[in-house]
Order: sequence, then C-alpha cells, then structure tokens
Amino acid sequence: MPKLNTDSALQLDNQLCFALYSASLAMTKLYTPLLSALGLTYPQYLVLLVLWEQDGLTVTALGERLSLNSGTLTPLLKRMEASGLLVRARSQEDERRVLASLTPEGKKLKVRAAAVPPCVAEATDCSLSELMALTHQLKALRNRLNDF
Amino acid sequence: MPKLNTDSALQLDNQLCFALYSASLAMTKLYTPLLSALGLTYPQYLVLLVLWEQDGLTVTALGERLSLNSGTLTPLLKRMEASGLLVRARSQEDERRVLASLTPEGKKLKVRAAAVPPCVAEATDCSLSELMALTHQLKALRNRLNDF
DNA sequence: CCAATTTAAATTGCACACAACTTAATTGTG
DNA sequence: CACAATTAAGTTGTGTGCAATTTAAATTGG
Repeated sequence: MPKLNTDSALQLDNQLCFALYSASLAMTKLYTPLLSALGLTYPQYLVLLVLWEQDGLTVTALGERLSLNSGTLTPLLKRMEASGLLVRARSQEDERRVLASLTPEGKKLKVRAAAVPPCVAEATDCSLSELMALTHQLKALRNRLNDF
Repeated sequence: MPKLNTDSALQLDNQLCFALYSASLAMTKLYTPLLSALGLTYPQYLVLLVLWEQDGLTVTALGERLSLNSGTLTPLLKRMEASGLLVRARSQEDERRVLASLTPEGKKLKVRAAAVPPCVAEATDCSLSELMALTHQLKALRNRLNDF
C-alpha cells in the first residue's frame, strides 16, 4: 500500500476529513435560508424527513436513523414541539419510550418542503446520476467508519 | 434533465446532504479519541494543520482557509491559547488584525500528530487513490456550493 | 417474587457554528 | 485634514452534537 510522507499526510488540502467537513458546512449554509423560510433548522428538517416516511417513532429509533443521540435529540424535539410541528408522548406499552408524532401542521409542511430539493440540486450543478453516485459513496464510507 | 418525484426527492436515503452530514459526523467521531490523546478537539486540529503549513496568520486568513467566521474562531483560538498551543497578538502594522502564532509546544505537536492520518486511512478501508478521488470530488462540490 | 441488571430519555457540561451586531482601527474622498 | 465608509475582531444569542451521568421504567435471574 503506497503512503504519503508525513508532511503531505498533514496538509489540509489532502484531508478527506476536511473535504467532508467543509462540504457539509457549505451544504448546511445552502439549506439555511431555504429552511428558515419554513421555520426550520437543518437538523429539524432531517427529523421531518424521517417522520414523513414513518411517523410516531421513538427517540432511539430517530437517533438510529440520523446517527444522533438523546443528548442532541431531546432538546431538538422539544423545540420542534414548541413550534407545533410534533408532539412528544410517553408510550402506553412502555413508559420509558417517548414517541414523536407529527401534528397536522407538521404533516402539511411536506408540501412546502417539496420546493427545497430542486433548489439544492441546482446549486450542486451535478447530474442526477452524479449526485446519486456521490451519495452512495458517502454512505458506504460512513458505514465503514461507524463499523470501525 | 431527469428528476425524482416529490416523495423520492424527500427520502432521507436519497439526500446527498444527509450522506455528507452523517459521514462528516462519523469522521469526527473517529478523530475524537485520537485527538483527545493530544489534548485537541477536531476544529483545533484543523487550525493546527493550517498553522503548521503557514504560521502567523490573521483570524480572517484562518477563516478563509477553513471556511469559519470570527464568531467561531475567536473563542476557539482563545482556548488554544489557554492550552499553550499558540499566542494571539495584534499586528504592529494594522492594529485591527490579530495574528495567531504557534508556540514551541504547538510546533512540537506536529510530530505526535503524524500518527493520526495513518489511523484514519486504515478506518476508511479505502485505497489511497480512492481517498484522493473522493477528496477531490468533495472539494469541487464545496466550491460549487460556496459560489452559488 | 424481588433485587440486580438493563434499557430509554433526560440532564449536565463543554465546544463548536453562525447570524446579527458592536467596537475599534484604517482607508478613501473631497 | 475631516469624516463617512470600510474592514477586522469580538460579542451575543440560539441551536446543535456528544460524552458522561442521572432518573425512571422494564426485564431478568435466582
């Protein structure tokens, strides 16, 4: 396996980690104005994407889907509840679990959110197949990192 | 240009943004234990990568290199100064500028940091050429997003 | 059947990340 | 030279993100 020398290996422009980090922050900055028009932050939008697919998930299930722990999700979900997008309620069968369920308002927001992905696709200036390929590569990388 | 229908376009697993976001968080989690052994956080490590290449940069120059603004960098640099890695001093020529300069301790840390990239490369389980290709694609994406 | 263990959220404390704003220093223009 | 405009950091307030801990509920082993 060929390797870089020490100096090259420590150059910022050679870091996959920094390419990921800065691309992710740039992506978030692109979403921010689009989402603030809907009264959402970026992680709140991710929670809605999950709940629009499957409503009434527990905090743990949401956390597994988004790779976020309760220390992040609990206050985030409280803020979303305060904005009227969802309700948090203890499960009847198991009082330890808290279920997040969309309100009618939270469900309705999906219609307006449909305008977001086209804006993002335009900004990336990539073909659909390029976007799908890059998405696939990143998911594979994430899985390898998480399994390590 | 082919497009996805609304439902597919809002599915979490089709989102490049989420693939980026979750891969970036997974990468940070991989670095965290490696860097805490050096007394560093991940953004502090990025600052050092920049300063090891070019010492004595202003806050603005660091911010341009890392795509971070003064609201993030000022407290971050203060913490690094408190740990003895660098000193912050007003420029003589222009009192508005603050220069971040490595201490001997900050310079010395580069030797121990050389152990980090090999660990990360191993975790990604990618060839060097794959890593370089992905890094290149992400940088191109970031640039398109920033220019939008 | 009940004490020990496990599990699910919530809490705490710390470190980002950024928009919006403030303060202080420099520059440009007449 | 005066002074408005610009520039560079710093500050403030909000929202993550997570490790470590705590609290409460459910399960399990003896």
